[in-house]
Amino acid sequence: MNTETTELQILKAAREVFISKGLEGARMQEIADQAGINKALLHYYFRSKDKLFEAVFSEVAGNLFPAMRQVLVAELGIREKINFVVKIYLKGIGENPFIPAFVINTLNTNPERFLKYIKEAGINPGVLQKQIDDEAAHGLIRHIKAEHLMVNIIAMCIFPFFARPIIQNVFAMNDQEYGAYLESRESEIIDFVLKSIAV
Amino acid sequence: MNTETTELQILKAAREVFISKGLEGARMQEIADQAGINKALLHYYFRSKDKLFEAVFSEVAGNLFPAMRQVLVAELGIREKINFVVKIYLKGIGENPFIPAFVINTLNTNPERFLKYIKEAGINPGVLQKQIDDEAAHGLIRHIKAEHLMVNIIAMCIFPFFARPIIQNVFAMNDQEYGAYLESRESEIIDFVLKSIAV
DNA sequence: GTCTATACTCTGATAGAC
DNA sequence: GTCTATCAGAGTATAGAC
Repeated sequence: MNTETTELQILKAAREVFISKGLEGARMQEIADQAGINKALLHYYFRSKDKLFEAVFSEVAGNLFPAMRQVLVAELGIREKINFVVKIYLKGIGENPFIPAFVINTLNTNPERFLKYIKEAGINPGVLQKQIDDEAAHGLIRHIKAEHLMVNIIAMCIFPFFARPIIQNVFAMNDQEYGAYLESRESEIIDFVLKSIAV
Repeated sequence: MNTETTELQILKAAREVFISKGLEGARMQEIADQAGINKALLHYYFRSKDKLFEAVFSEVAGNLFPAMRQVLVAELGIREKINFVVKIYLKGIGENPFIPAFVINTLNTNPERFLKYIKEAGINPGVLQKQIDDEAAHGLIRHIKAEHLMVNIIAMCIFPFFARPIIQNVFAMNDQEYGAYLESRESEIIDFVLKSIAV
C-alpha cells in the first residue's frame, strides 16, 4: 500500500479512537488495530502518541471556527445570520456528533493546546455587535450584547450532542426519536431566538 | 489522624484530581500527594483506582439532579420556575465550575456508569409539559415543548462554564471580566427565555 | 492505620530483519 | 514501508514492618 493511503488510514483510525477515548484513554494498539496495521508503523509515521494526537486535533480544531467566521462577516441581516449559523452548526455537528465532547475534553485537560487555534481563527465579534446596534437603532430587533446572543445560540445547538444520554433518558426517547428530536431543533432554536430578540 | 478524617481527605483530593484530569489522566500518586498521605493508603481505603473514582463520581452525580427535580414539582408558575432554575443552576455550577466538563467527559467515555444516576433522579418532565399546555391555553405564554424549553435553558446556563477559554479569548475578556460576564448572564438568560415564550 | 519497599502489568517507544 | 521482538518507564496494586 502506498504511503499516503497508510497515513490517511492511521489518521482516520486515530481520530475515531481519540475522539471516543480521549488522549489518555486511547491506546496505540487500538489505533493500530483499527487502522489494520502495526503499532510500530504508528511511530514510523508520527513519532509519538502526542504528535499523532496533535495531528488529529489540529485537523478537527481547524474546521471548527471558519464557518462561524464566514457567517459573522457575511452580508446578511441579523435574522438571516441566525438562521444560517444554526443550520450550519447543526449540520456540521450532526455529521460528527462526538466532536463537541472531544473538544471540550481537550479544552479542559489541555487548554494550551487549544489556544492557538482560537487565535488563528481570527473571529471578530465587533462587527456583529455593530450590526446589532444598528438594527436595534432602526427598531428591527431589540438590543442585546453579542457575547450573550452568540453564546446562547451556540449553546443551544451544541448541548444536545454531548448531553445526549441524559436527555434521551429523561425524556424517554429511543434512538430514532432522538434523531427526530435533533432535527426538530433546527427550526425550534431559530424560532426561539428570533422570538426573543423581536422588538 | 482518625479514620473518618483521612477518608474525607482522600475523597477531597481525589475529587480535585479526577475532575481536572479525568479518570485515565489522574495519577494515584498525585491524589496521594494532594491528600498528604501515601499511595498505599488509597488502596487501603478504596481498594482500586476505579472504586475511588466511582466514589467520587457518585457523590458528584448525586447532587446534579435533585435541584432540577425540586424545581419541576414546585408550586410555581412557569415564569417563576424559569427564574428559579436559572438562579439555582448558575449558583450551583459557579461554586464548582469544573463539574460540567467532568460530567460530560465521564458521560462520553463511560456512559454506563452514568445511567443509573439519571434513573435514580426520577425526573419527570410530564408535569412541566402539562403546566406549559395549561398556561399556554390560558394565554399566559406561547406553546413550546418541554424538551426544547428545558434543554435550551440548561444549555445556556452550563455552556459558558466549559467553553470558558473559547469565549474568554474570542471576546477578549480577562479573568475579572469573565467573572462579571458570568454574573450578568443570570438576568440575561431569564430575560432571553421569558421574551421568547411571551405570547 | 500508616508507612516503605517491591511486585506486576500495561503500554509507549525502539531495534533490527525483511 | 512494514513487520516481529524487545526494552524501558510509568503506574496500579500488594506485602509486610511498625
